[in-house]
Amino acid sequence: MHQEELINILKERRETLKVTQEHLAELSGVGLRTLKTIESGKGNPTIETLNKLAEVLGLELKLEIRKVKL
Amino acid sequence: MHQEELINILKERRETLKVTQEHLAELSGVGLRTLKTIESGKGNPTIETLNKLAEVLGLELKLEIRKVKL
DNA sequence: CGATAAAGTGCGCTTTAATGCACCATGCTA
DNA sequence: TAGCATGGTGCATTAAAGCGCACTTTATCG
Repeated sequence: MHQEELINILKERRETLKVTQEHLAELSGVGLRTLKTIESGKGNPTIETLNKLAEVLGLELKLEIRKVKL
Repeated sequence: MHQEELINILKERRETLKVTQEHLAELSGVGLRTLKTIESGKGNPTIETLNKLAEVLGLELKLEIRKVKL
């Protein structure tokens, strides 16, 4: 998944859970400014930051062997 | 997956494919110094960097809904 | 329309990821 | 053991991530 795709999943998941950026920032320990930047597609977050956000949202970052397209 | 786990998968995958750090750095466009730092567990890479490496290694970065443990 | 909530942006600061270069450490093999 | 390949580290630089604060924009709803 490319960055944009990952960010979209993150954003959609947050919206599904009806959590505001502000609340997610608090829960995850990521700065609000940082979260805003990421969600607006202007960032290149580190693994650590992405993981903090993912954890709160019940998401999991995985690294798997790419499946071959049929 | 936590950072350490992700890094391990990356490293093991590289070794399985019998690619040197130097070669992977060239193929992925990531600096050799950067790759060394990451693999030795001292880094906190950005998504972009991780993606570059994953792509060359036939790996894929995913963000999925966490499955509940039974 | 006016108020309110949520998201996006400009400015500025601090920390650190990314990088190259040179060198050290380790392990293998002729 | 000398040489070579591979991986790890110290040092320094540059660009960018992370962050707070304040303000703007957008969306919603009485």
